[in-house]
Amino acid sequence: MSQRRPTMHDVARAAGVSPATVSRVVNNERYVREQTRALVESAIAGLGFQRNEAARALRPGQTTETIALVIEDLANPFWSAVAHGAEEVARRHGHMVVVGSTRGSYDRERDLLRDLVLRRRVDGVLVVPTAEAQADLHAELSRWVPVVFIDRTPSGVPADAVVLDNSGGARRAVEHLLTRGHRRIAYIGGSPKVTTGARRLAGYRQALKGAGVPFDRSLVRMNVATVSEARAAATDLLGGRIDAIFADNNRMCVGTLHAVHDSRQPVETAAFDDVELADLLPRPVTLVTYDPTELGTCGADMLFARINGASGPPRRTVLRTTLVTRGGNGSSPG
Amino acid sequence: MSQRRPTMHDVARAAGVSPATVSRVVNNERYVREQTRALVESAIAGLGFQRNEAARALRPGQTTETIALVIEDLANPFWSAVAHGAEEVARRHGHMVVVGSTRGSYDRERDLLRDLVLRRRVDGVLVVPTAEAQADLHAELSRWVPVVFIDRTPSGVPADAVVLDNSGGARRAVEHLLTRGHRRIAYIGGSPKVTTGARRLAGYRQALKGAGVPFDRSLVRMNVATVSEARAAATDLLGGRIDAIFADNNRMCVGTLHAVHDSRQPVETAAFDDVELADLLPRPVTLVTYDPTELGTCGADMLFARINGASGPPRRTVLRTTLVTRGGNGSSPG
DNA sequence: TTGAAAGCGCTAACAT
DNA sequence: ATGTTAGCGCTTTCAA
Repeated sequence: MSQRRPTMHDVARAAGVSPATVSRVVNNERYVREQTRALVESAIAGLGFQRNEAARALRPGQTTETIALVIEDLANPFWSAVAHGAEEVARRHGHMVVVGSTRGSYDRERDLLRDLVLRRRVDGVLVVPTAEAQADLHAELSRWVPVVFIDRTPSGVPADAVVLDNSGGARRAVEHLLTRGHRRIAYIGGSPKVTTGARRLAGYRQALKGAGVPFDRSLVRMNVATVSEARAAATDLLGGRIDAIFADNNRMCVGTLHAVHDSRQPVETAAFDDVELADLLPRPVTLVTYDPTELGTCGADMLFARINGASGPPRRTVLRTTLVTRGGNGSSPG
Repeated sequence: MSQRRPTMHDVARAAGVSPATVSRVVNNERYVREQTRALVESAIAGLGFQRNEAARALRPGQTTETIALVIEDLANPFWSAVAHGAEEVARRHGHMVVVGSTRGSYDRERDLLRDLVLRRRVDGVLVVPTAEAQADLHAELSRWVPVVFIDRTPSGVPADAVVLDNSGGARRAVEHLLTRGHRRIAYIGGSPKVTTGARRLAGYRQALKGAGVPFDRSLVRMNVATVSEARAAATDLLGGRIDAIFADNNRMCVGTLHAVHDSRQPVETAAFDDVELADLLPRPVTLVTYDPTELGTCGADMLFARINGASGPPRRTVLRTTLVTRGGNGSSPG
């Protein structure tokens, strides 16, 4: 393992030039005679030289050519789509992506971000803040590198962000359920401290209000985190008298679909996010869809704009959502 | 942005000691008087000092505390589960994970690996090799850092690897279809150059042979890469006379399920990998399941063993698969 | 137990 | 157009 690798000095010696010239060639700078460049390049090829990035990054003002992506859980297809989008954009900018999952823990978010920004000195950060996100941490980090928030925004910090139309999307989904004659519509959601959760719940309430249906606290289950918890919550709700369930996100949706399936009750499901194979289910599911990859690409685009020096006030992009009904009878679309 | 951050020199000055002593404290070395340590630690806290990792990594023999994960496509839930497993293990070892998607392109695999190993000098690499993986590249990289292959192995290179029981899993799935009376069983798969694809096809043929069913080339569709391609291939197959379809992996499976659904023919589906919501489908699907996260954790465990100096011949772990039937009538399991 | 000093591989003035 | 030189921030002998 780890034998000595050729350095610029080795290349310089082999080519009979100075290290500075090698550096110029490697960095494609001007003021290098074509002949010299060729000489150096063949020495580089001959020795198999590859610049040591740690050494380059050490110099002040230099970059690490790396961005960080701190998300909730890489195993959730939703977040991995975001990661994929971010990675594509990063590649186009010649950057690598370091990923870290917070699993919803604020401590982990803090530790990860501190490590990435303060120690490893990434060039920028894409972050999905956890519920308890504190303004201090993000303000501190923003002093060093550009930070772009994805999907959620920490409360009180004006910052670059890409988010969804959460309340609008949820509202339209619930309105759809109301239109179909449902009145007792339950809600299963995650932490109300997460901005997305709060906004989606707000959309739910707006829809009810618009239809003159009183808000019933007993039909709402918050702080549900996993598929199995959602399934349990839905099963519990199905024990009472309900017409439909609106699920906060794709994990809640899967859990709810299982519970409804098991109950064999004619309860309709609607949810935020899309779920694969939903279109093949025997019963219709109404979904608030959008392209999660876009959250990643949009966020990364904003981040690289800042990395490349864009100044100005915080930008906020709101991605539109589309209401679709999948499954039920009929054939499956795209 | 990027103001000057405190260095060890700053800490040393603040604490009235030498930089060497600060280094000793930061690295938790012996030979530091308790009193001095406390002094330095308070200076560190006071200044908010965080060691510059690039500077540390520069010294020979030092590590970057980073591993690379080069996979096919982060957007595929299967691979993101692998990534998640790898990330968990990496965290336990105090390492960050840099991810790169190859999208099945050998050129991208080469570029990514070269960059990560030769330039950024990660401490180790987890890689899912592409089809055309060449022994040279992997041999070259193995000279510098430990490399562990996940899911597939490049042909001809004895190396650490974690793989699945591909032929056994596929064989049992197809045997299951045969037991249920099906004879004309189609096969939809990816590139036969990928070891997993080749092994799964082999398992399919073994099963047919065992049942005395002749192998029919016209029932096999290879080089299918995406969900929509799989759907098209399955639709095409459904135009002929077939009893069942075996799909190579989760992408093929989803495409096939769509096609079968649309055709309204009583054709049964079996597939490698698991798919969420399969258990809620009206028709049964037989799946060769296993825990993809384990591919990541196992691979990372092997990698860190090497990083921490384990020597000896290449190890190869084969993960068992479980045949399950999901969906159809009845209620849904876990 | 602590400090002085050298140097990791690279870049950027500055000089030529 | 090219070379010289002085660090970047850290670790590590070696000496005290």
